[in-house]
Parts: sequence; structure tokens; C-alpha cells
Amino acid sequence: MRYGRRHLRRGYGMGHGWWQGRFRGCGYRITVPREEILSVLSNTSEHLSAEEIYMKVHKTYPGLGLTTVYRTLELLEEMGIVIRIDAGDGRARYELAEGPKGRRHHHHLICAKCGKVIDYTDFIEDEKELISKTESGLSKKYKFKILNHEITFYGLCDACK
Amino acid sequence: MRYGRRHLRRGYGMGHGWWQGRFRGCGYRITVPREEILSVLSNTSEHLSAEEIYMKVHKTYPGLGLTTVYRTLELLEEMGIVIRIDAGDGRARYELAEGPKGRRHHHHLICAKCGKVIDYTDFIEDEKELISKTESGLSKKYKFKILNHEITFYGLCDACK
DNA sequence: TTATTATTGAAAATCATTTTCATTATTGAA
DNA sequence: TTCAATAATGAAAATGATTTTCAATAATAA
Repeated sequence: MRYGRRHLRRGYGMGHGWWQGRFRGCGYRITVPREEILSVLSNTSEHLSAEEIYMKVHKTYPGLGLTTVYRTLELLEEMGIVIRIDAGDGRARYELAEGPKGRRHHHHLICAKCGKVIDYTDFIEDEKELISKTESGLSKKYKFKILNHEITFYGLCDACK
Repeated sequence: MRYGRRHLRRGYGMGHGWWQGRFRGCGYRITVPREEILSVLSNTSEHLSAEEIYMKVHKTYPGLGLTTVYRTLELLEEMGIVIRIDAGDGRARYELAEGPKGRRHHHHLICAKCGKVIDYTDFIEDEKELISKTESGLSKKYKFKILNHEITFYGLCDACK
């Protein structure tokens, strides 16, 4: 007897992501939707929106709901596994903060017209000194506990200019 | 006979903003809503959302519609008179790019909890070299025409930490 | 295997922003 | 000043991304 089940089951073949430990540690469950979403994020260098992630996962796992994508991304962002980028076009994009291979610290180049986001890792060395100096100065002066920084250049990409 | 008019008329007392020339130059009309919105933006050091601007203007000019605020802000952003800031809390905030007195180049410190935005002008000198170097390097490498940059620190403000 | 309860998906609800459209106000020309 | 052309406006409806609600389902510990 076959059963038309909407849901995959997790099994031996499923791989044991580097992130699973962190999930367990926080008391979160490891589920198929979460595995699928993280798999998509791990296998792209693009900056995907919630809907784009939904569509990609949907191909192999049609049971997925868009709601779950949003919920998962929110969770992943809270855990620092994922970074949300606001390209200013009304929908957020997401990228892995640090993957299994350890992504390098980088910043963004955003096209003001089409919203395309490019990572760049150039000049990070030169940046370090400025950032640490600025960070300690600001933290003192404005009584901010600084957690993160972001350098973004806006402009027009090759195709749009 | 009195008439309950919903609309103020522009008159001699209304002041001649530094921005009016730019409006005329672009073929845009100078209207009361635009004057009022720019007046609010000129008289605050806060980073206001469209709705906050609407509420402030509404006190002296109840005829104003929220739609007009959005439309005006869009126009002002296009003209480079206003800068939109995405604090990541789902609504954009706006600030004057450069006022009559000429605001200094600055960057932002954003509280990840309450969304508060603080301008800082510290370390701008140190920043210059890095930025110009980065800018020319990126522009060449990625064929981007760079128009603008943004440095933002995220953290917790004194009240939230 | 079972009980507990976190997670899920669908549908409805939100909420900021945009669009539509008829009305009104600004502007340049007469 | 008056007038005609049309840009700008406000109200209401539409949009679109994201969030909430709630009953059903699946992951986990015992």
C-alpha cells in the first residue's frame, strides 16, 4: 500500500549539518523544512529573498509553506546563522553568516536600480583599523554596545548603468 | 460668509526655502504640503518615518494626506534632498541629506532593539582614505558606478542594553 | 512505543507603501 | 489680474511582504 504523504521523513541519508549542534544546544528541533532551507542557503552564493528560498525548496519538497520559510529565517537570524540584508526594494534578502567552510568577512555592493547584491572581500584588511578605532570611540561616546557593523556601497551595476 | 477651506494658501509669510530653487529648476511646483514636510524635516534632528512626519505636519495642516507624504518623500529622495534609512524594523525613516546650514557627512548607529538611530560624525576624516581607495577599487573590479556609501554600526543603545 | 509539545501549513490578518481617480491648486501666458 | 493647462493632492482601494492564528502533524525524551 502506498501512502501519499506530504511530508518527507528525516533519515540516515539526510546529512548532519554543522548547524545541527547549535539547534540542539538551543533546544530547537531539527526538521525537514529547516534542513531544506539551510541546504538552499548553503548551496548558493546569491542573496535570496524568502520567496526565492521558498520556490527553490518547493521543487524538491512541495509540502513546504511560505510561512515556515519566514519563521525559519527569523529563527536563523536570531541565532546569528543568517544575515538579513535590506536592499531597499521592500523585501529582505538572506545570506549565510558563516557556513561549514567559514565564509569570509565581507561587505556589500548594492545596485540601486535592480537590487542586485554583490559581496566583496576586498580592502577588509585596510578596514580593520578604522573599524576598531571607530567602534571603541563610538561605544564610549554614545554608550552603545556595538555588536556588528556594515559597510555598503550603493550604485549602478554594469547592466543597469 | 466663511468658508471652511481644507487648504492653506501659500503666501508672503511662507519663507523661501533653499530647496525651492531646485524644485523650480526641475519643473516641480512649490506647494503647501511640500513646504510643510520640508519644514518638519528641517526642524528636527530625529530620523522620522513617513507616518511621524504626517502626524507632525497634521497638527498645523490637517488637510494633509499620508499619501502625499509618501509621494513627497519619494520625490525628495530622488532629488537627493532626503536620505532614506532602513532601520530593519519594516518602516523607512528619513533625514535631510543637506540642509540650509549644510549638514556634515555622517553615518549611523542603530539600536537593534528599539530601532533608534544616532548620527555620528566622528572618525570621518580617518574614513576618507579607506573609502576612496575601496570605492575606486570596487568600481573597477565589479564595474559598478558607485554613487554613495553607508557605514552603519548595529548594537544596543544605553536604554536597551 | 507513547506522551509531550515544538513545528508546521493554510488562511486570515497586518501594516507599510503604492495606485487610482476625481478634485483642486500652482504656474505661465494672455 | 484672469485664465487655461496640467501637476499635485487626498480618499479609498489595491498591493505585497510579512505575521498571526489555529488545528493538525512530527520530533523528541522517556
